[in-house]
Amino acid sequence: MPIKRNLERLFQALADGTRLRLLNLLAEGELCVCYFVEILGEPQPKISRHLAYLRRAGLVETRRDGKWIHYRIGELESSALGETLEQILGILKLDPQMQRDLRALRTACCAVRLPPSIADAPRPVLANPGSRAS
Amino acid sequence: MPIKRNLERLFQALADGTRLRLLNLLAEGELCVCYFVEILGEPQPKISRHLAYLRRAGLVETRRDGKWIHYRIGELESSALGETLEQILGILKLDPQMQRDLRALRTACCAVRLPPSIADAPRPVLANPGSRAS
DNA sequence: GTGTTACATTCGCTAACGCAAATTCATACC
DNA sequence: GGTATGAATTTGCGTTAGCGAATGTAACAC
Repeated sequence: MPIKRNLERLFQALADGTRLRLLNLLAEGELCVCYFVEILGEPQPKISRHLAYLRRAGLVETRRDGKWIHYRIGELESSALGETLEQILGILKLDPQMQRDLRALRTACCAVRLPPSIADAPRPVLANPGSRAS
Repeated sequence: MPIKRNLERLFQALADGTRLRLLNLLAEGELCVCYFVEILGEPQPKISRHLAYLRRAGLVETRRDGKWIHYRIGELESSALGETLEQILGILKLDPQMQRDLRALRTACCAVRLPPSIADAPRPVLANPGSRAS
Protein backbone atom coordinates (compact mmCIF):
# COMPACT_ATOMS: atom_id res chain seq x y z
CA MET A 1 0.00 0.00 0.00
CA PRO A 2 2.65 2.60 0.84
CA ILE A 3 4.10 4.14 -2.29
CA LYS A 4 7.62 3.51 -1.11
CA ARG A 5 7.01 -0.23 -0.92
CA ASN A 6 5.44 -0.22 -4.40
CA LEU A 7 8.37 1.64 -5.89
CA GLU A 8 10.79 -0.72 -4.23
CA ARG A 9 9.03 -3.72 -5.76
CA LEU A 10 8.88 -2.05 -9.14
CA PHE A 11 12.58 -1.31 -9.16
CA GLN A 12 13.49 -4.76 -7.94
CA ALA A 13 11.51 -6.14 -10.86
CA LEU A 14 13.30 -3.82 -13.30
CA ALA A 15 16.76 -4.52 -11.91
CA ASP A 16 17.47 -7.49 -14.14
CA GLY A 17 18.54 -7.62 -17.76
CA THR A 18 16.39 -10.59 -18.69
CA ARG A 19 13.28 -8.98 -17.26
CA LEU A 20 14.03 -5.75 -19.10
CA ARG A 21 14.21 -7.70 -22.35
CA LEU A 22 10.88 -9.37 -21.59
CA LEU A 23 9.21 -6.05 -20.83
CA ASN A 24 10.68 -4.51 -23.95
CA LEU A 25 9.01 -7.20 -26.05
CA LEU A 26 5.78 -6.96 -24.08
CA ALA A 27 5.61 -3.26 -24.89
CA GLU A 28 4.74 -4.34 -28.44
CA GLY A 29 1.74 -6.38 -27.38
CA GLU A 30 0.58 -9.64 -25.87
CA LEU A 31 2.94 -12.59 -26.34
CA CYS A 32 2.98 -16.24 -25.39
CA VAL A 33 5.92 -17.81 -23.60
CA CYS A 34 7.39 -19.68 -26.54
CA TYR A 35 8.07 -16.41 -28.34
CA PHE A 36 10.16 -15.13 -25.44
CA VAL A 37 12.09 -18.39 -25.40
CA GLU A 38 12.68 -18.21 -29.14
CA ILE A 39 13.71 -14.56 -29.27
CA LEU A 40 15.80 -14.34 -26.10
CA GLY A 41 17.43 -17.70 -26.78
CA GLU A 42 17.25 -18.61 -23.10
CA PRO A 43 16.01 -21.84 -21.51
CA GLN A 44 12.28 -22.00 -20.96
CA PRO A 45 12.42 -22.41 -17.15
CA LYS A 46 14.50 -19.27 -16.93
CA ILE A 47 11.95 -17.32 -18.98
CA SER A 48 9.09 -18.68 -16.91
CA ARG A 49 10.84 -17.80 -13.68
CA HIS A 50 11.33 -14.18 -14.71
CA LEU A 51 7.81 -13.88 -16.07
CA ALA A 52 6.54 -15.16 -12.73
CA TYR A 53 8.67 -12.53 -11.02
CA LEU A 54 7.08 -9.81 -13.15
CA ARG A 55 3.63 -11.21 -12.40
CA ARG A 56 4.23 -11.22 -8.65
CA ALA A 57 5.46 -7.64 -8.91
CA GLY A 58 2.14 -6.71 -10.53
CA LEU A 59 3.70 -5.64 -13.82
CA VAL A 60 2.19 -8.23 -16.13
CA GLU A 61 -1.00 -10.25 -16.40
CA THR A 62 -1.71 -13.57 -18.05
CA ARG A 63 -4.42 -15.19 -20.11
CA ARG A 64 -4.73 -18.88 -20.87
CA ASP A 65 -5.52 -19.93 -24.44
CA GLY A 66 -5.53 -23.69 -24.69
CA LYS A 67 -1.98 -24.90 -24.29
CA TRP A 68 -0.61 -21.38 -24.55
CA ILE A 69 -0.37 -18.71 -21.91
CA HIS A 70 -0.25 -15.13 -23.10
CA TYR A 71 1.48 -12.38 -21.16
CA ARG A 72 0.73 -8.69 -21.35
CA ILE A 73 1.71 -5.58 -19.47
CA GLY A 74 -0.93 -4.88 -16.82
CA GLU A 75 -2.25 -1.64 -15.43
CA LEU A 76 -0.26 -0.36 -12.48
CA GLU A 77 -2.17 0.73 -9.38
CA SER A 78 -0.72 4.21 -9.52
CA SER A 79 -1.12 6.12 -12.76
CA ALA A 80 2.03 8.08 -11.98
CA LEU A 81 3.91 4.80 -11.81
CA GLY A 82 2.34 3.79 -15.10
CA GLU A 83 3.65 6.90 -16.82
CA THR A 84 7.09 6.31 -15.41
CA LEU A 85 7.06 2.74 -16.68
CA GLU A 86 6.04 3.94 -20.14
CA GLN A 87 8.94 6.34 -20.13
CA ILE A 88 11.35 3.64 -19.04
CA LEU A 89 10.14 1.35 -21.81
CA GLY A 90 10.82 4.18 -24.23
CA ILE A 91 14.39 4.55 -23.03
CA LEU A 92 14.87 0.80 -23.25
CA LYS A 93 14.29 0.92 -26.99
CA LEU A 94 17.49 2.92 -27.42
CA ASP A 95 19.54 -0.12 -26.48
CA PRO A 96 21.01 -2.13 -29.37
CA GLN A 97 20.06 -5.50 -27.95
CA MET A 98 16.51 -4.34 -27.32
CA GLN A 99 16.28 -3.17 -30.91
CA ARG A 100 17.52 -6.52 -32.11
CA ASP A 101 14.91 -8.27 -30.00
CA LEU A 102 12.19 -6.09 -31.47
CA ARG A 103 13.36 -6.75 -35.00
CA ALA A 104 13.37 -10.48 -34.31
CA LEU A 105 9.83 -10.24 -32.97
CA ARG A 106 8.52 -8.26 -35.93
CA THR A 107 10.21 -10.62 -38.34
CA ALA A 108 8.71 -13.63 -36.58
CA CYS A 109 5.22 -12.16 -36.66
CA CYS A 110 5.23 -11.65 -40.40
CA ALA A 111 7.36 -14.62 -41.41
CA VAL A 112 5.88 -17.18 -43.80
CA ARG A 113 7.92 -19.98 -42.25
CA LEU A 114 8.57 -20.05 -38.50
CA PRO A 115 11.06 -22.09 -36.49
CA PRO A 116 9.49 -25.35 -35.25
CA SER A 117 9.48 -24.14 -31.64
CA ILE A 118 6.88 -21.48 -32.37
CA ALA A 119 5.36 -22.67 -35.61
CA ASP A 120 2.10 -23.81 -33.99
CA ALA A 121 1.74 -20.97 -31.49
CA PRO A 122 -0.87 -18.28 -32.10
CA ARG A 123 0.68 -15.32 -33.89
CA PRO A 124 1.09 -12.23 -31.73
CA VAL A 125 -0.82 -9.12 -32.70
CA LEU A 126 1.57 -6.22 -32.33
CA ALA A 127 0.51 -2.72 -31.42
CA ASN A 128 3.08 -1.11 -33.71
CA PRO A 129 3.46 -3.51 -36.64
CA GLY A 130 6.89 -3.27 -38.10
CA SER A 131 8.72 -3.91 -41.33
CA ARG A 132 8.18 -6.44 -44.08
CA ALA A 133 7.79 -10.22 -43.92
CA SER A 134 10.58 -12.66 -44.78
CA MET B 1 28.13 1.80 -21.92
CA PRO B 2 25.10 -0.09 -23.23
CA ILE B 3 21.86 1.50 -22.13
CA LYS B 4 20.52 -1.77 -20.84
CA ARG B 5 23.43 -2.12 -18.43
CA ASN B 6 22.98 1.48 -17.23
CA LEU B 7 19.30 0.96 -16.60
CA GLU B 8 20.00 -2.24 -14.74
CA ARG B 9 22.44 -0.44 -12.44
CA LEU B 10 20.04 2.44 -11.94
CA PHE B 11 17.20 0.15 -10.93
CA GLN B 12 19.40 -1.92 -8.66
CA ALA B 13 20.34 1.29 -6.90
CA LEU B 14 16.69 2.32 -6.58
CA ALA B 15 15.52 -1.08 -5.36
CA ASP B 16 16.08 -0.39 -1.68
CA GLY B 17 13.98 1.58 0.77
CA THR B 18 16.90 3.19 2.56
CA ARG B 19 18.41 4.43 -0.69
CA LEU B 20 15.07 5.82 -1.79
CA ARG B 21 14.89 7.79 1.45
CA LEU B 22 18.39 9.13 0.89
CA LEU B 23 17.59 10.21 -2.66
CA ASN B 24 14.36 11.80 -1.53
CA LEU B 25 16.30 14.01 0.88
CA LEU B 26 19.01 14.70 -1.69
CA ALA B 27 16.36 16.01 -4.06
CA GLU B 28 16.16 19.03 -1.74
CA GLY B 29 19.83 19.87 -2.05
CA GLU B 30 23.31 18.97 -0.92
CA LEU B 31 23.55 17.30 2.49
CA CYS B 32 26.32 15.98 4.70
CA VAL B 33 26.23 12.48 6.12
CA CYS B 34 25.33 13.39 9.67
CA TYR B 35 22.00 14.81 8.50
CA PHE B 36 21.04 11.52 6.90
CA VAL B 37 21.98 9.70 10.08
CA GLU B 38 19.93 12.10 12.18
CA ILE B 39 16.83 12.13 9.98
CA LEU B 40 16.67 8.46 9.02
CA GLY B 41 17.57 7.35 12.54
CA GLU B 42 19.80 4.61 11.18
CA PRO B 43 23.38 3.75 12.21
CA GLN B 44 26.09 5.75 10.46
CA PRO B 45 27.82 2.76 8.80
CA LYS B 46 24.53 1.75 7.25
CA ILE B 47 24.01 5.23 5.84
CA SER B 48 27.56 5.33 4.51
CA ARG B 49 27.19 1.95 2.86
CA HIS B 50 24.07 2.98 0.97
CA LEU B 51 25.58 6.33 0.00
CA ALA B 52 28.60 4.47 -1.36
CA TYR B 53 26.23 2.25 -3.31
CA LEU B 54 24.58 5.30 -4.85
CA ARG B 55 27.98 6.77 -5.65
CA ARG B 56 29.17 3.61 -7.38
CA ALA B 57 25.95 3.57 -9.37
CA GLY B 58 26.76 7.08 -10.58
CA LEU B 59 23.72 8.68 -8.97
CA VAL B 60 25.41 10.94 -6.45
CA GLU B 61 28.64 12.90 -6.13
CA THR B 62 30.55 14.04 -3.09
CA ARG B 63 32.48 17.07 -1.91
CA ARG B 64 34.76 17.22 1.11
CA ASP B 65 34.45 20.19 3.45
CA GLY B 66 36.81 19.77 6.39
CA LYS B 67 35.51 16.95 8.52
CA TRP B 68 32.26 16.83 6.62
CA ILE B 69 31.46 15.17 3.33
CA HIS B 70 28.56 16.55 1.35
CA TYR B 71 26.48 14.45 -1.01
CA ARG B 72 24.46 15.70 -3.93
CA ILE B 73 22.58 14.17 -6.84
CA GLY B 74 24.90 14.05 -9.86
CA GLU B 75 24.19 14.40 -13.52
CA LEU B 76 23.33 11.13 -15.21
CA GLU B 77 25.11 10.26 -18.44
CA SER B 78 21.87 9.98 -20.36
CA SER B 79 19.55 12.96 -20.21
CA ALA B 80 16.61 10.64 -20.76
CA LEU B 81 17.60 8.76 -17.65
CA GLY B 82 17.89 12.05 -15.80
CA GLU B 83 14.32 12.99 -16.64
CA THR B 84 13.11 9.60 -15.53
CA LEU B 85 14.93 9.98 -12.24
CA GLU B 86 13.36 13.40 -11.72
CA GLN B 87 9.96 11.90 -12.30
CA ILE B 88 10.66 9.08 -9.88
CA LEU B 89 11.75 11.53 -7.22
CA GLY B 90 8.48 13.36 -7.74
CA ILE B 91 6.47 10.19 -7.17
CA LEU B 92 8.51 9.42 -4.08
CA LYS B 93 7.26 12.59 -2.43
CA LEU B 94 3.75 11.15 -2.35
CA ASP B 95 4.83 8.62 0.26
CA PRO B 96 4.02 9.47 3.88
CA GLN B 97 7.41 8.48 5.22
CA MET B 98 9.17 10.53 2.56
CA GLN B 99 7.07 13.52 3.51
CA ARG B 100 7.97 13.05 7.14
CA ASP B 101 11.65 12.90 6.22
CA LEU B 102 11.33 16.12 4.25
CA ARG B 103 9.55 17.87 7.11
CA ALA B 104 12.28 16.75 9.50
CA LEU B 105 14.92 18.10 7.13
CA ARG B 106 13.23 21.47 6.69
CA THR B 107 12.70 21.77 10.43
CA ALA B 108 16.34 20.97 11.07
CA CYS B 109 17.55 23.54 8.57
CA CYS B 110 15.68 26.39 10.19
CA ALA B 111 15.84 25.27 13.80
CA VAL B 112 17.45 27.57 16.34
CA ARG B 113 18.62 24.66 18.43
CA LEU B 114 19.81 21.44 16.78
CA PRO B 115 20.39 17.97 18.26
CA PRO B 116 24.03 17.56 19.35
CA SER B 117 24.75 15.09 16.55
CA ILE B 118 24.37 17.74 13.88
CA ALA B 119 24.75 20.95 15.84
CA ASP B 120 28.24 21.66 14.49
CA ALA B 121 27.65 20.51 10.92
CA PRO B 122 27.29 23.09 8.17
CA ARG B 123 23.64 23.92 7.57
CA PRO B 124 22.26 22.54 4.32
CA VAL B 125 21.02 25.02 1.74
CA LEU B 126 17.76 23.66 0.41
CA ALA B 127 16.51 24.25 -3.08
CA ASN B 128 12.89 24.52 -1.97
CA PRO B 129 12.99 26.07 1.50
CA GLY B 130 10.02 24.95 3.52
CA SER B 131 7.98 26.03 6.47
CA ARG B 132 8.89 28.02 9.56
CA ALA B 133 11.65 27.53 12.10
CA SER B 134 11.12 25.92 15.49
C1' DG C 1 -6.51 -44.46 -21.17
C1' DT C 2 -1.20 -43.00 -23.49
C1' DG C 3 1.50 -39.63 -25.29
C1' DT C 4 2.81 -34.96 -26.46
C1' DT C 5 3.01 -30.03 -26.13
C1' DA C 6 3.40 -25.73 -23.44
C1' DC C 7 4.42 -23.95 -19.41
C1' DA C 8 5.33 -23.88 -14.23
C1' DT C 9 7.76 -25.26 -10.28
C1' DT C 10 11.20 -27.50 -7.30
C1' DC C 11 15.92 -28.67 -5.96
C1' DG C 12 20.66 -27.74 -5.04
C1' DC C 13 24.12 -24.57 -5.65
C1' DT C 14 26.72 -20.19 -5.83
C1' DA C 15 26.94 -15.27 -5.67
C1' DA C 16 25.34 -11.01 -4.09
C1' DC C 17 22.80 -8.18 -0.66
C1' DG C 18 21.79 -6.09 3.76
C1' DC C 19 22.82 -5.81 8.43
C1' DA C 20 25.37 -4.97 13.07
C1' DA C 21 29.63 -4.59 15.29
C1' DA C 22 34.17 -3.39 15.19
C1' DT C 23 37.85 -1.15 13.03
C1' DT C 24 40.20 2.22 10.19
C1' DC C 25 40.96 6.55 7.94
C1' DA C 26 41.05 11.59 7.55
C1' DT C 27 40.61 15.99 9.35
C1' DA C 28 40.32 19.44 13.08
C1' DC C 29 41.57 20.98 17.61
C1' DC C 30 44.53 21.30 21.57
C1' DG D 1 52.74 15.04 19.29
C1' DG D 2 47.62 13.25 21.22
C1' DT D 3 42.68 13.32 21.22
C1' DA D 4 38.15 13.91 19.35
C1' DT D 5 34.97 14.07 15.50
C1' DG D 6 32.96 12.75 10.91
C1' DA D 7 32.87 9.28 7.77
C1' DA D 8 34.38 4.97 5.27
C1' DT D 9 35.56 0.30 5.41
C1' DT D 10 36.08 -4.53 7.08
C1' DT D 11 34.31 -8.82 9.16
C1' DG D 12 31.06 -12.21 9.93
C1' DC D 13 26.43 -13.83 9.31
C1' DG D 14 21.72 -14.68 7.76
C1' DT D 15 18.80 -13.87 3.73
C1' DT D 16 17.75 -13.47 -0.87
C1' DA D 17 18.49 -13.78 -6.04
C1' DG D 18 19.69 -16.14 -10.06
C1' DC D 19 21.08 -20.22 -12.34
C1' DG D 20 20.85 -25.13 -14.57
C1' DA D 21 18.81 -29.46 -14.19
C1' DA D 22 15.17 -32.14 -13.19
C1' DT D 23 10.46 -32.71 -12.24
C1' DG D 24 5.44 -31.40 -12.15
C1' DT D 25 1.04 -29.87 -14.22
C1' DA D 26 -2.54 -28.58 -17.45
C1' DA D 27 -4.51 -28.94 -21.97
C1' DC D 28 -4.75 -31.09 -26.43
C1' DA D 29 -4.44 -35.38 -29.77
C1' DC D 30 -5.28 -40.01 -30.36
